[in-house]
Amino acid sequence: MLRLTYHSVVPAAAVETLTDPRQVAWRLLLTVHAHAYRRIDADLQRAGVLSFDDYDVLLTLNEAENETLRMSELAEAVLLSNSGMSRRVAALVTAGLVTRKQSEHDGRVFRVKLTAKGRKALDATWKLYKPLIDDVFSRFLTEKEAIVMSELLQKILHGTGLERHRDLLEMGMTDAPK
Amino acid sequence: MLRLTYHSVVPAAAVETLTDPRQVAWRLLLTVHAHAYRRIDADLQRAGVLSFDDYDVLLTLNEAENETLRMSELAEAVLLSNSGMSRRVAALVTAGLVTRKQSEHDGRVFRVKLTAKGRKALDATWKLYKPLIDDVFSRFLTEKEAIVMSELLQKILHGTGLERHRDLLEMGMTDAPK
DNA sequence: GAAATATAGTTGCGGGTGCAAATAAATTTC
DNA sequence: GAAATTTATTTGCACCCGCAACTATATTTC
Repeated sequence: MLRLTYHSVVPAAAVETLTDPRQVAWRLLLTVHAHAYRRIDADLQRAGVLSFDDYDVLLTLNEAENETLRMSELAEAVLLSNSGMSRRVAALVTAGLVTRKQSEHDGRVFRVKLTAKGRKALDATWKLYKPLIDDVFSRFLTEKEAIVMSELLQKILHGTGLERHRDLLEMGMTDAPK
Repeated sequence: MLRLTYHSVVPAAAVETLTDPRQVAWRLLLTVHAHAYRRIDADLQRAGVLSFDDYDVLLTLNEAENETLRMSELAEAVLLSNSGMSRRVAALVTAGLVTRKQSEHDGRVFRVKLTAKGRKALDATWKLYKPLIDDVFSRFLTEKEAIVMSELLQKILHGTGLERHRDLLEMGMTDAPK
C-alpha cells in the first residue's frame, strides 16, 4: 500500500527493516523539512527581510509575557545552544530589533525585549513568510488532514519532551550520586 | 479541539490566522524536526560514528546504481549545495569512506563511489541511529498512524517537487526569452 | 563571612554552509 | 576551427553553530 518514492533510511545490507512504516515516516519528515526549509530560507534572504532563524527568535519574544525573556529561556524555546543565542541576540541588538539588559534582582540574568522596530520587522517578514508556508506546505493539505497531522506531531512532541527531561535527570545522576 | 501547546507561527498582531490548522501543523513539523535532529546529531557525535549528514551521503550512495553517483546528483539527493557537497566529499575521501574519480567520457563530471570501509561505517552508524529514531520518533506512533503520516508527507513532498521544478522553469524564462 | 560551589551568559576554536566568482571541460556559433 | 557559451565542480569569503573553557554573579557550606 505504502510505497516509498524517496531514498530510504536503512543501509541496503539491512533491508528487512525498510518496510517499517515508522522509518518511512521519519525519512519523509526529514525530506519534507529539508525541502521546505531550504526554499523558505533562501526566499526570505533574497527578499531582504528577517532570516528564518531570526524570525523565530523575534516571534518567540513577541508571544512572551511583556515581550521579554531571559537568554536561556529564549535559547530553549528556539532550540538553539546558549552560545548561539548569545551571538544571535548580540546581532539583533546591533540591528536595533531587541534590547538586552541586566536584571536588577539577579546580575547573572539578562532580559531580552522586543523593540518597536523589531515588531515591525516581524510583521513585514510575516507578509512574505505566510505565502511561502502555503507554497511549500499548506496547499497540499486539506483542513482535516492538517488536523490529523498536527495531532500526530503533537503526540511525538509531547513524548520527546518528557523523554528529554528523563534523560537529563538520569545523566545528572551518573557522576554525582553524593 | 486542536490546541497548540508550543509557540505558534504568527505574530500576535495577526492573531486571526493562528487558528489555521495548516500553520499549526507547519509549526509542529519544525519543532519536532528540531528536537529530533538535535538529539540524534548530538548522540551520534558523542558515540564517535558518522555524523547525521555524512550518514545521509553514504546512505544515498549505498542505494545508488553501482554505489556510485556524480557530485551534483549527490548534492541534489541530500539537499545540500554543490559547494557544500564538494567539501563534504573531500573530507569523506580523506577518511577513506568514498572514492572520487573523473569520468572518462566527460571530464567535467566526477563520480563518487562508496568504499568497503564506507559501507562498514554505514552499518555501524545504523546500529546506533536506529534506536535513536525510535527514541525520538517511532515509539510515539502506532503502525497505522505512521502510515497516515507518511501518506500526508508524501503528498506534500510530491507537490513541492513539482512546484520547485515549475519555478525553475519560470525563472529560466524571465531573463532569456530569446 | 570567606571559601567552595552552582548558575547565567559569553568567548575561543574548529568546523560546516551557501552564494558568487573562478576554474576546467564540453558544446555551440559563425 | 577559434571564440563565445554552457555545464560541472571547486574555491574565496563572510557567516552561523556547538562544545568546552572562561568570566561574572549568586548561593551554600563550614
